[in-house]
Amino acid sequence: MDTVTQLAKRCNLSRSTVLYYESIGLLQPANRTAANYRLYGERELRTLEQIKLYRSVGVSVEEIRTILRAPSNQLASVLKRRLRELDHEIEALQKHQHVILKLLRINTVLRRKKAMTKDKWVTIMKESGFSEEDMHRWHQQFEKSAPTDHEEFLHFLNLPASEVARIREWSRKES
Amino acid sequence: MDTVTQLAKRCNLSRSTVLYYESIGLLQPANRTAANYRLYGERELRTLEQIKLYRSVGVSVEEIRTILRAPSNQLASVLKRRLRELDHEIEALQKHQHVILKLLRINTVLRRKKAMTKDKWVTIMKESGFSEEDMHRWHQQFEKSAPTDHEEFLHFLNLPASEVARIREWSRKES
DNA sequence: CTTGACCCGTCTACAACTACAGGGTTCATA
DNA sequence: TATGAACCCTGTAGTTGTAGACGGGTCAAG
Repeated sequence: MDTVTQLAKRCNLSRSTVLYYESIGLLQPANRTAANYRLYGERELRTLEQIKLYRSVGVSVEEIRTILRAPSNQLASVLKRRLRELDHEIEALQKHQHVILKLLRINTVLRRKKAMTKDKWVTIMKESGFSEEDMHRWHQQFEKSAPTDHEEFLHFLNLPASEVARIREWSRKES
Repeated sequence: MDTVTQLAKRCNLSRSTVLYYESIGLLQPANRTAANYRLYGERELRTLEQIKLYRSVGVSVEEIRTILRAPSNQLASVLKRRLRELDHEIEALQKHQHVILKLLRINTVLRRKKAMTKDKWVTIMKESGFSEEDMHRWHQQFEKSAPTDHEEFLHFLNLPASEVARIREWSRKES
């Protein structure tokens, strides 16, 4: 049983947001402690995840309410699964975008120095929560959809030609 | 030279939003007619597209203003191109999501009738601006990442087994 | 029995839109 | 030349989702 802040953290939302959802009747706590603390269980967590999903695809809170009420059938559950899957794919791409944004930001701030190094860039990726595997996928995608830009980017990191070649080779491998 | 509503439509934004961007100093009209109507050219359209891009990756309007001012170098332009590319990919996936949402909606509304037919579904896809080619990609992706769900979905459309097989075959083809 | 880390409800503030309201302009059609 | 639809203008008020502050209660550890 989570308290409100714990639940919020687990879903990457703020306490305020969870309370807001409650105030408009989207998510009630499962029960309360003697001291009136909100308590949430698995069911509530799943509901909140659903709300998050629908929000991310631009469904209004009002509409989410009706969706949550409606019992779902087989077709609906297949579609929902697919919706969630697409959401994950989108999230992955957005992570790539975040890295690029960070690169752009430090680039525009530190633009007098030509110093964009592999180290800095790896640090950024790590900061953005990229694992070794994520990085591989990052390069794979980049190499696949824009090989020349990928090459150019690697050169900007001031890598020796041999390493550029090595990385591109690695990027063309299947994961 | 577009008027404000024309420009907004071209970028899939509301007139209000464009005016809002002007009010906070993000996008000035190129000039005005004698009757004081706003006029926008190619340059403004490109700027608005950029604003849209940055907004879509969650950059605040405040920050966009500084980004738009800053002159960009080579590395930046490679990164921006990549950013835009990822944005297009995300948009494509979101289009898939929109279709699923529509399907979910009409499904929850008309759930007593078992009547989800191929016709209805094709209509929805067309309405969502899917071309023949988009549909192919939709199936491709669905088939690739969740073949059994894809099959199940096709069955829900009450298609004969032969047509299900045909579509799945078609989905496995390279585009 | 205090201290620090939690929780409570309530309230205000904010960004980024969004939707009128009240009035002027353009232009095809009668 | 007038009438109606479809534009445009400025300005203001409302909406949604999120964040934070306030004053106070709760609780486990030392």
